[in-house]
Amino acid sequence: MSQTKTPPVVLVDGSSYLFRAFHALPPLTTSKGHPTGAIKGVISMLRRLEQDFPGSKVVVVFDAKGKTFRHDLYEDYKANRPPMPEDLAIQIRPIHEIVEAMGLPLLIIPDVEADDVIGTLATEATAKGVDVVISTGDKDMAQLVSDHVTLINTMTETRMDRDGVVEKFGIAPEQIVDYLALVGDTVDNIPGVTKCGPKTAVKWLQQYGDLDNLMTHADEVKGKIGDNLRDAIEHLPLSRELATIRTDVDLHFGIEEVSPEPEHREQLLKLFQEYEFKAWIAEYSGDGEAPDSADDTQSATTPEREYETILTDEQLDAWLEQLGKAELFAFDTETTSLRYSEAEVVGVSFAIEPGKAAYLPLAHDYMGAPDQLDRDTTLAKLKPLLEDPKHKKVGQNLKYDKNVLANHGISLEGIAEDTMLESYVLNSTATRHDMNSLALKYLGEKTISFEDIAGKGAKQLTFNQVDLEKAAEYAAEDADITLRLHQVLRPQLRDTGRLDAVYRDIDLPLVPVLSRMEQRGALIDASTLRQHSQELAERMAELEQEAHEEAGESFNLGSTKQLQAIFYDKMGLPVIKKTPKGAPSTAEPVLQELAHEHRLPRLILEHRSLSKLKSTYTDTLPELVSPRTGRIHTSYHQAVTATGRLSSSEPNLQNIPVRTEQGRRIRQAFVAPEGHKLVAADYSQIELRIMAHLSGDKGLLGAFERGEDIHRATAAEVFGVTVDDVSSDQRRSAKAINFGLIYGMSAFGLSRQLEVDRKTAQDYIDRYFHRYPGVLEYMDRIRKQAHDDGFVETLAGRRLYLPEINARNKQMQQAAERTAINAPMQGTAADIIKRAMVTVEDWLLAEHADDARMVMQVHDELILEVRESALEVICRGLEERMSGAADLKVPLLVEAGVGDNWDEAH
DNA sequence: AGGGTCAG
DNA sequence: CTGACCCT
Repeated sequence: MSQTKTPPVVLVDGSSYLFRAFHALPPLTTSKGHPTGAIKGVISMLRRLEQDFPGSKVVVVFDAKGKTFRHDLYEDYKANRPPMPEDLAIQIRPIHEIVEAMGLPLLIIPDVEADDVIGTLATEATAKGVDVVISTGDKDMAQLVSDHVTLINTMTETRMDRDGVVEKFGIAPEQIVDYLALVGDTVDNIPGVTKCGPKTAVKWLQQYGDLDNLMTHADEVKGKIGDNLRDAIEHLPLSRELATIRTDVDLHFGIEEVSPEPEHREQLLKLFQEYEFKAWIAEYSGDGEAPDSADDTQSATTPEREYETILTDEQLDAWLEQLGKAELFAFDTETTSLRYSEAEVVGVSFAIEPGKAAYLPLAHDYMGAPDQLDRDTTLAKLKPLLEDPKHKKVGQNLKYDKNVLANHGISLEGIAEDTMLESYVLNSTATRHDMNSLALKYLGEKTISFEDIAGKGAKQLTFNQVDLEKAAEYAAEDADITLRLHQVLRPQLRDTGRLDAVYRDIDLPLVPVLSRMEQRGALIDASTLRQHSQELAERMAELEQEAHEEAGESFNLGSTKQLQAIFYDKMGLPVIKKTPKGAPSTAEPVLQELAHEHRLPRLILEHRSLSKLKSTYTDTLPELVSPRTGRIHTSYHQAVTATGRLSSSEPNLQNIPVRTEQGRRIRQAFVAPEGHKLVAADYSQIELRIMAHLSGDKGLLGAFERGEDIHRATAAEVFGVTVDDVSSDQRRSAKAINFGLIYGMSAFGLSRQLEVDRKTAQDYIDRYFHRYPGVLEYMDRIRKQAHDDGFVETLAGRRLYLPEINARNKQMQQAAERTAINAPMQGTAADIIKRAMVTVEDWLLAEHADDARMVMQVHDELILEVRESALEVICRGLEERMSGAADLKVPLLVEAGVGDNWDEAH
């Protein structure tokens, strides 16, 4: 190492490492599939440099996009470079972000290649008596080496000073440019001397000293290679110029003005989490307020774990006392089943500070299980704490815990924080929001999985059969991790736009509302459904027999593979569409088309639709009736969709058929109990109204204010007729246009929907935007915002990140653009109905606990069971509260219907 | 555009 | 896991 007083300046050739890291390292990706190998390679290289050169200024230089002066000198410069792989291109921006968060100066100078920036800064620094280390993977840089400039290849851990250059190349640094000109470079498309490789070039330079002298004595070189040299003489000066790294670029700043900043720890942590660099997450997480001067890196790592298993009354009392005093504690239940409606508590766990947690086992009942505290008496002892809203709890999906505790007569209150919702609001699509994923992403920790302790497959144990010691470790960890997750997520939520308000005012208050809806369940008429199943089975048998006769052979009507064989191989029907894998499609629209000419597709279609109804609804719904309550209890998922909507499963109550008569018979099986009616209240055209509000388009606002039939009004504008003259066909087209707008439609999509050609569809769209220019402006604005910010927002500030919006792949980019258009509208509608649900529930509980209860939500619709005597007042109050859930520039119209069953209520 | 479920 | 089909 050279002996100098001041530490050297380190100039990093970022671009050269980018390519090397990308090709040398395994193709690492995040759990979401974002490639990260190059990011990790480049960043770990920088971190190593920072360590290896303590006190040094580390400057990171990247090539800018676009042409440089070398392209002006020689138009074919770099013409042979293949385009940058997509997987590499999308790693560049993250690297820049991380470098900036590390506080390192990042230089990307337009029109100047990184080499020339480095050459210029190196020359300036050495002139001022400061030594320079250039970190690069590119051997061309050897030309810059001098007594005060050395190269280091951080990936191979090799350093090269003047002697090193001579040793490696056989020539001095000053001769490197001439050497490069002679050898040429195929990738950069720099022509050299044909057949002249490194050996010849070095031989010549050793003999003649430099390129000029060699060219004057070109006649002396013998043989074919001599001819090649003479042929090349004309272009060699150009090649030399191209190979020469500039040391005199006017950068408009000096090396002294380039200075590092302190690292932004929070930003760094966030980026490491985003790209899932576990070790670095662990290094930077800790308590979040870690001092910048972390001499001791241990201070920022995982806390010491101190887990206790509570088996005695003394232990329990000690914990209860601590929990009673805690400002906030983490809480988790372990149960016999994932289905809340039949789950019983097996144990509960708590954490009061990171690393300090306890498991209270109550019902482990395998052979030889240790004695535990009695479940019922212990739960009774916990009840006051759990039911007191002043004792604040944080949990992971506390709705589940609340439901399970309800099975034991405990009403969990004080749901102050929920890490699943924190993560969801922070970024709905970055991760799955289960605890294991969150621990990995935000804490960099791999947690014990349920399978680890309970096994998998048929031999999987239920929690009460799990060995108590293992269970205690697992359960206490859950509480501990939950608390630590909250400490990491809370500041991020506060620091990001209006996300904290979305979390605190919309999603969190909804938890108890959904919990109660789930617990109430919905009433269905199971015997009618069973009867319906019978009828469907009979009709399906008929269809099956007819289809077999038609096909001339027996086959499985449900098998697309067999259908393909019969339609396309045996009958030779035309292939209208293919599946993504290239097989001929048998999708509904295709069969619809084929049905014009043939009987078989018609039969298949009917059979399919009946079979779907039977298997999904008429057979399944009766089986899901809880023996305990006689009702069906769905699960609403609050952290699944990208846009902020809820989803529903087991059963999915949000896709009960409505379109066909057969389908509506299923809705008819959703009934009101004795003395009650079902009330179904839905927001009319909520997404279009939101579009009117967000865009502020005069025409659209006016139509809604006047209470017009919006599709009819659209048709009148687009087709240039009066509202009264709109034909039913025109209205149908206008409806499709309006839907298309909400979905961020393309002319292609609309043409397919309306079965018109692309040009006609484009014409409709043009006419629409001409008539509603505010909408066009709004869509352009949103698209631009999405590109600039990488996310879009709902009215309340809920964000949807769109990492693919700047993808190279045009298809992916366009899909992201459509989502950008759709998400603010769909998401705002979701925010509004969530708010409405909280308001309605509060009102009903306070004033009409015996008259009405909310039982279902279907995106823009709420379904209530209402006592017949209270119908009038409930309908009025419900409409009022739903309409009032948002203050838009247009009225929010709510239409409520009443009936004995769900179908009738529409 | 966003979901869940079923059969194969 | 995919294709098909149910919903807003």
